[in-house]
Amino acid sequence: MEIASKYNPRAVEEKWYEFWLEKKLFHSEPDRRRPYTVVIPPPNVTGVLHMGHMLNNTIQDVLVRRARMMGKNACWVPGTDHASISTEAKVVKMLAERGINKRDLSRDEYMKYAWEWKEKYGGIILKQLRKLGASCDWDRTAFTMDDIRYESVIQVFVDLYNKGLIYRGARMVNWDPQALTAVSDEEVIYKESHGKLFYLKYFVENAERGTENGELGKDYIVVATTRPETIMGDTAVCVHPEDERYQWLKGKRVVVPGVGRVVPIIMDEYVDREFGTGALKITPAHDINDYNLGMKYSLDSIDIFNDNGTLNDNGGKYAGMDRFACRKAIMKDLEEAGLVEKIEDYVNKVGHSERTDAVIEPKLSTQWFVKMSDIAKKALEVVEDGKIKFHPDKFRNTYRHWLENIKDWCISRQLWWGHRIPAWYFERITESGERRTEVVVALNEEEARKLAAEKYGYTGELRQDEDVLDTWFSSWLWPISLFDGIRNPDNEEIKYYYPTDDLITAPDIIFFWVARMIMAGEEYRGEVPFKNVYFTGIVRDKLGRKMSKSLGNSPDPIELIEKYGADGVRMGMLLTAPAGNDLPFDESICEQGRNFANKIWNALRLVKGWTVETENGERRPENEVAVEWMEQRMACVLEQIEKDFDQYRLSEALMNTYKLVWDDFCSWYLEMVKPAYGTPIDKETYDATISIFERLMCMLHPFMPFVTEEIWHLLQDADSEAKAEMIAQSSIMMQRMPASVFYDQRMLDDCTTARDVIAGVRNLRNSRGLSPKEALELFVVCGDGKRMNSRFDGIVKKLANVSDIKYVDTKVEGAVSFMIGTTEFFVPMSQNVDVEAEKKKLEEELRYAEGFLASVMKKLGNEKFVNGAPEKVVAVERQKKADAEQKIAALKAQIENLKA
RNA sequence: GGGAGUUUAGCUCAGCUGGUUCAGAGCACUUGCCUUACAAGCAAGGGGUCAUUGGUUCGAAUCCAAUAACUCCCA
Repeated sequence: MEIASKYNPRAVEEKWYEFWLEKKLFHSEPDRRRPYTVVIPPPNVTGVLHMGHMLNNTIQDVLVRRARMMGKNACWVPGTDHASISTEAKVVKMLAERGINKRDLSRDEYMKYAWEWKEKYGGIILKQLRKLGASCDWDRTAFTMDDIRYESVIQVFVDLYNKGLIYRGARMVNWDPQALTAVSDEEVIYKESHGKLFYLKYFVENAERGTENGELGKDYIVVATTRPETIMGDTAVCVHPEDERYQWLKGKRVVVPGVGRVVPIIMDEYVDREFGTGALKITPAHDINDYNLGMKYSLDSIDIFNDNGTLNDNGGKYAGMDRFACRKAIMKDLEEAGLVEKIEDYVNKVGHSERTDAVIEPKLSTQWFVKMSDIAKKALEVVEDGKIKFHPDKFRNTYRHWLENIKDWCISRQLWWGHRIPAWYFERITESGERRTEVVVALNEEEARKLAAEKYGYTGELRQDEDVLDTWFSSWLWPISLFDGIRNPDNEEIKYYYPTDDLITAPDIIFFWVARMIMAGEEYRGEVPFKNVYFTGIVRDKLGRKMSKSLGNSPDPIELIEKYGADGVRMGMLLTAPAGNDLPFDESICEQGRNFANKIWNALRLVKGWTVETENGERRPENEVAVEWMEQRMACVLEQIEKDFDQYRLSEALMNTYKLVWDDFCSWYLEMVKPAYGTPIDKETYDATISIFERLMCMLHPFMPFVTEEIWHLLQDADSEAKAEMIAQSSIMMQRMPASVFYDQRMLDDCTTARDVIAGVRNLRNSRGLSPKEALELFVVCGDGKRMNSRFDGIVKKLANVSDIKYVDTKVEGAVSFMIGTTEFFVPMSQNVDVEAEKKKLEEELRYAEGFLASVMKKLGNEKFVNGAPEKVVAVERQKKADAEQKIAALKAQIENLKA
């Protein structure tokens, strides 16, 4: 059998992914098995795969593949969300390339283009996930705006409205002047920015300028602001009621500089006396705090901005100017007018839109909100009482803090791409003769018409709300709507797959998405949407910076896969990614994964290169021991791995599997059973080896799906055409995951000792420059009736190239020695021993042992310890003392021996 | 400004309710090897005052307090 010495992932990965798809191995239908359900955090339909997705989806795939092999009916549902703001940007760009302006299009025309864009370019990311090996049930691929999901969203909106949980109101919202829409509080990112603090003079009404030396406190007040352009909207100046400096202003009015409007001085404890001059200008239309003060003191609210961030007619001579250009222009004018006291450098946090990065403009507008207080309470409970577990647990704190301080959720967006709000308006004259705008909320226009007629006796034209819903208002239903559980709450699928099992997501969407899904789950299923939430870390570059397109510090995942193989990249990601820890990603860690795949590949080459005895050959005793030990070892590590998975410690599980395969199987087991060159291996040992190898591949498969599938197939011995065909049709995915069984710890310990002895002999050779080819003799001195278990003698001889092992009672002259525990080992040397070097080594060891003994004696000499500590602990110290004493005696004797 | 978290080997991290080889793992490093599976490898080896200070205790990486540095979330 000719097998290349290097594993080549490329061809292998493509072949098997096709095979899995063709055999529909990822597909799930409800049946009698236990379900295991994961829903993908729907990536943005405009998105391309980045390292965060790689990490996230690798983890999902590991869990799903494992569950599948454990006999569960695993279902991983993929899909994308419609990402209203991002898609809007893409579509507008596409239109621009065709010379079309969005403004010239009707809503319907625009939507046609948007769908065209989505069909053509959207969802690339799902194709990319296949390269990673993601075992999603692609037949179930969903989109937040497909029919089922669209209708579910509308139905939920109507339902919540009818329950009084959705309302429409005028509020200060975060306005994105670039996307021309409101965004929610969670979509605003505060960034530190270097700006200026402008000190402006507000003269007291009718004051004579310049008199009294223009001294502060006499005829004007200085107000500090970071946003001088908003003075056009000033309707008051506020100071602290107890501020000594401003008592004289009580009841006075001041003139807004450059504007000429006269506004009152108000006094409120809200003002921070330390900030600026302690006097605050109040612009109720453009600042949330000012807005609240405006409400409190019934101030006018003057909106000075257009939706796109330019000044409107209230901006006077600055009308039409952009807000930032206006800032400069106003300051120039004010300075010329002598109304500026000073300008200081100032660092503050400025809100930016998460989507467009535009500076957010607080804006008073009418929007739709979801009332959060009740819904939040339930969502908090299920996490607090452990119905939903967070991994790592620390995110519960973050979650609690947010829910306890929650504000209502602004869900309307002034866009076209999305779920159009099912609210219809009309005008009518009330009985008292008043003209009013009424709103009805219904599933569709027909229902709305009925409702308008029933409620108001209105039968005329209706006008649907122009806005769409926040994208998260559709993704919060994701675990339910994927199984059509909103429209058909009793259907078989939702009953079978819901609640889902594990949710894997990044911590930055804990509020956006995780919390809201929990709310929706409670509201619409009366049940949690998932049992566990695994928060991944954030992928950073070597320097600890977040990976981002603008920094260009993110490797292209697809290129990585081409370079290292999907298995290699998966392993690289997982190795450095304990739950919730950020992972500083360095491409080179993928090498470790690639090397590992190659290592397994070569183990296969070795095993398949053996000739197997056809006759019932004699089974070598050391092979029997080796097989038994490897079985015990696997059972032991399996137990550990199962624990790791229970605690969602995936990187630990992988590392344990890695060490089992590389160290225990390749470095130890295979070396133990490997026949001498040119000689065959007995059939029994060969079969056992294949069986072990197969099971190791099963254990590794969730982490490295491709190479394990390839090897699993190559391991099968097809002795007939029928069997070959059967194997060809089969997959490692259909195998059962090995489970831990009882194991003999003593045997494992004995082997560890044997391994230490082998390492001892090898070290001895190494440090003295002896060839591994030269066979040595080994003498074991067992004091106090202690004996090394001789079961492993054959293995020690083979792996340490020892010709004979003799158990003796006394020291061996002219030999070098080493100790394992309290057992002494002697190896006679053919050449002369360097007495001085040996002595030095022994003396060093002796010093260490004596130091160790001293520390033990100190403990035992302490009466409080002997009396206070548990008996077991004291006994251990006594044993340590005895062992140390024995070791010291042995070392001393050896040193004496050398001198002689 | 409020809250949460982190600090253990050159790097990335384990270390559960204080007590056995409790100072660990992987990578990196050093030395020797192209030994008929693998140099993407084999064998052996070196490496840490567990951030600092103080406290509790017979005993502290582990518990408590303060300090410092860093990270994240919220306003």
